[in-house]
Amino acid sequence: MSSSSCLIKKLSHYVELSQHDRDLLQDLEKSSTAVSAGTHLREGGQAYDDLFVLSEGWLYSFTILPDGRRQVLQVFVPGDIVGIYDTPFAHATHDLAAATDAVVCPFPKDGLDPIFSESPALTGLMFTFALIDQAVFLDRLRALGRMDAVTRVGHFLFTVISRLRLTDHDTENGHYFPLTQSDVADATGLTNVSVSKAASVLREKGFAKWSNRRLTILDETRLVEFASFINRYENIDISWFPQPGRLHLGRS
Amino acid sequence: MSSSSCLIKKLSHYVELSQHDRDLLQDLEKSSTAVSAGTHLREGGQAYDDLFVLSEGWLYSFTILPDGRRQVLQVFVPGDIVGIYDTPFAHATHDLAAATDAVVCPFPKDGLDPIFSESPALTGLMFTFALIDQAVFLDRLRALGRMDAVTRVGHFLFTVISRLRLTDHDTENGHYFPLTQSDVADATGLTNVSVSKAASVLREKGFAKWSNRRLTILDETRLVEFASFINRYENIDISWFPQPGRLHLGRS
DNA sequence: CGCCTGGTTGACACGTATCAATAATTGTGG
DNA sequence: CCACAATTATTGATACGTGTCAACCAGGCG
Repeated sequence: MSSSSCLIKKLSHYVELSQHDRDLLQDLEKSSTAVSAGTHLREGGQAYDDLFVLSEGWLYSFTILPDGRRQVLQVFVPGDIVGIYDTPFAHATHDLAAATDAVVCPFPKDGLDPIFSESPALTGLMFTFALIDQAVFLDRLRALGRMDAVTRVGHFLFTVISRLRLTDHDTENGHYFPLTQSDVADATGLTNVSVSKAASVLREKGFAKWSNRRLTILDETRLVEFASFINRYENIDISWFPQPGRLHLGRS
Repeated sequence: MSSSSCLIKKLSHYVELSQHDRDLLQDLEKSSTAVSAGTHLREGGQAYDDLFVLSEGWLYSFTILPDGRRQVLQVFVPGDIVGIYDTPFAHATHDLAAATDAVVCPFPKDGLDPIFSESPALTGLMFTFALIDQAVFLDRLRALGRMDAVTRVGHFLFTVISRLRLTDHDTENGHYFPLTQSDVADATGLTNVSVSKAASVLREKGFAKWSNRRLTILDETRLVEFASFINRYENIDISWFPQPGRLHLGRS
């Protein structure tokens, strides 16, 4: 069942993919490897070999500072392609670790070539998601620069949820959310203690409930307002998008 | 003289451009408009029309928070293409203002089409610079999340200098650096007061001298170490790069 | 059942914000 | 070219939010 691939689900969010597009994507997930929680998958500054599709579980990229503290940069959830943003660099830009047990599908650096050469639609989608991610990073930069602890945590939780919704429909019970409070602290530039206190405030205010690896947004409207959150996955302009016979990244 | 274009200088940094490539780039700067310091060029959330090449002067993108404070997100210097990262969005993602008097060269959204369809080299370069910028944003995220005031300011100053060096060769007198301490404060998530104090520390330590709109790096080795700065413009892997007859983003 | 990881809570320390007064620099009009 | 105004930078006193440290609690797994 190709519809079980989270990558295909994610990329189907904005446009209807052709069967050929689906086949191309399916090819990326031909081989798979299981990794257990805590595995250090890649080290920043070192050579890296394959990219991979994250098929199950969560990963995160991070760096360690000279004093040993950690900054979490990006959280990867099923359907994400990991390592694609390192392509122009000679070495991996960041460390990478598994937040949970996970299944990854490695493919060589040039594994994307068929996609670029055969599918304008997928090429455009890759480009689009890269720029969406960039906007999300800038929103997080804003949050770290100018927001207080409670707002930062609220903003970050929503950032992750908005990404999850591409592949995972919201349920009454909220989402599976396996990050620890220390993980969130390292993503938001806080400490586990502050995150704990921020989480209680969010609960008291009725914005969100987060416990036992489950996160539920209780009052989305007010939380979005509170954290001045912008969902960068919405309001995507499809009109510039490569149509069959238009923009095309391929071999000449 | 096409060699006077900062955009061409910037893009020539990694590969030798053909005359055709230079012509394509030159076309982007056909028309130009002067804007004066402080002009608010674009508002986040509003529709935007043209992209432009920044030909002279400095701009910055920013957002205003609900309490009125400002977060500066990106600094644009001559040679940068402004607005290219908004292409997939229906509205401008951020506000944009002129830090100095500037000259911008507007072109319509589809003005890049000839570049994508006719020059694999330029297409690859655009992609490369987008991912370099992304790495720089993540390094700044790390700095805002986990570094103290002095380190943050040192890191940010170096971030801008490393970009300037693509078009501007270092001189004994350092670089023209027109940002105010309030601008740097809003970029680093600090206040003008903290930036002032951080600047004195950097001067005392002999790392950098910054006054009267000039910035000079005095001890680069030690400053890079101190701020754990990584120059993302270095160590670019050209090998994957579109060769004539290889990877090609064009009209089929 | 008991260990181990993760979460909660409170007391105190520390770095940066805030406020305010002054100095230096840049820009402007006579 | 000078004089004045406006902007920008410096410096010090105090306030406040988050870090740090530490003790305790809860849940999951062997």
